[in-house]
Amino acid sequence: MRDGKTGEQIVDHADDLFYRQGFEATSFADIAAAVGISRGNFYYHFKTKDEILAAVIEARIADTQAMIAAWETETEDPEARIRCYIHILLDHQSDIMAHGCPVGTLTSELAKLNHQAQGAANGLFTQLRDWLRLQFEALGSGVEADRNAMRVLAWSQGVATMANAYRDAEFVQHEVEQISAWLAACARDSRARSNRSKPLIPET
Amino acid sequence: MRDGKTGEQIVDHADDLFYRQGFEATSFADIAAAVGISRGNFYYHFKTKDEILAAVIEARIADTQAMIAAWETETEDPEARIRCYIHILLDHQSDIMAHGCPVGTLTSELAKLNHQAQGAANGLFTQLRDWLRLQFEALGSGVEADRNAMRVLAWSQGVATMANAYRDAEFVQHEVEQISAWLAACARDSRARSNRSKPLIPET
DNA sequence: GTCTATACTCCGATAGAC
DNA sequence: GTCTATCGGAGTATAGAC
Repeated sequence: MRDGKTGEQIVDHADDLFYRQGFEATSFADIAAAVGISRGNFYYHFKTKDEILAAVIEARIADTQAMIAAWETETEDPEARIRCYIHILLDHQSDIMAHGCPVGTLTSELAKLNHQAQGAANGLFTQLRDWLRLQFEALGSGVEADRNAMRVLAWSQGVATMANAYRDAEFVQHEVEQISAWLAACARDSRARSNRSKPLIPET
Repeated sequence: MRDGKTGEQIVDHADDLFYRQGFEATSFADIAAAVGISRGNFYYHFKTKDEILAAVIEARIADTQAMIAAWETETEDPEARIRCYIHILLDHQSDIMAHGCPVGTLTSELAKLNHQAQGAANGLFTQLRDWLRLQFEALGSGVEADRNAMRVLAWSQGVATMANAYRDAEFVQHEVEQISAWLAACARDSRARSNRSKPLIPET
């Protein structure tokens, strides 16, 4: 598996290359060249290419967890937290226009390869889905919370796909505004529903 | 290039395999086995793999054109026509859950491979984008027509990506209803705008 | 038009010296 | 822990018989 500096460098560069070139199109030679080691040395750290993929997915899950933790530190307002997620589209705009969403393109590729790591890669979506659902619940979306979480994921995925195809920064900017507006409307509706129900369910 | 029955069969099977397995993961041996010819025979019809890809994209563009023509025959109502596009998500639901959107996954893969056929593959998006824009213009979306067309493309792409990851038919069903509802609201807004402007711009 | 045979390259993976 | 050397297999592509 991993051990220390070289192992971490392999995962870091593999992560980057899998994102930019795709998993299958990236060879051991590519990664070895990027890290600056020989192909033989490689197998001291990882026995198979699939093991590297597993390590990359694990690393991405840890990175995502750290990103989520940072958002939670930044604000306690669920609407603002969801906006943090949406703003990835702007923060990583040039990468997304060049290579798409790292999660969406990986899960798509693994689905076509019918790869065993599909479940692990889907975990990256589930991680975000669960966290977004919690935020929508805090926002008062109730039973719609998971559906709203999926909506945000799907919308951002769609924007990433089209941004990748057309490399259109203005389109990304506009869609981010639209998602934010939809989110604000969601929050408004939730507040309205909660105000209507209060007289019927008096607090104890 | 192509010539008659065998050539067409190669394109048909390559189209199918590129969709189900991806372009790079599909070898000549795969296509030859599917068609039932030897690998050698192959090169009589196509000189390179890229030539097959070009023929596949060309065939898909023709197929899309035929699909659009069928929608136009079906109804003259722009809202109903756009709904025809949206309903691809239901008509091809099982394929999309298994392999994603044929257009989105191809353009994503070619972007990662930095393949020369990227532009041709994007033509598949542009074909739909232009037609959707025309429908939104007929619906009265005005300067928003292209943005609405992109919205529909992005939304459906996002639904396809998430449906592929989670294989969730209920999610697809629900999102199709949501897109249809948004479309109906679009049409309503356009009519309202046009009614408001009529007193100000009397017809001659 | 279709076949077999084969050249050549690259890949993932292994063995073993240092 | 890192290296060189190499194996076996698959890939694209070609040559030439039928």
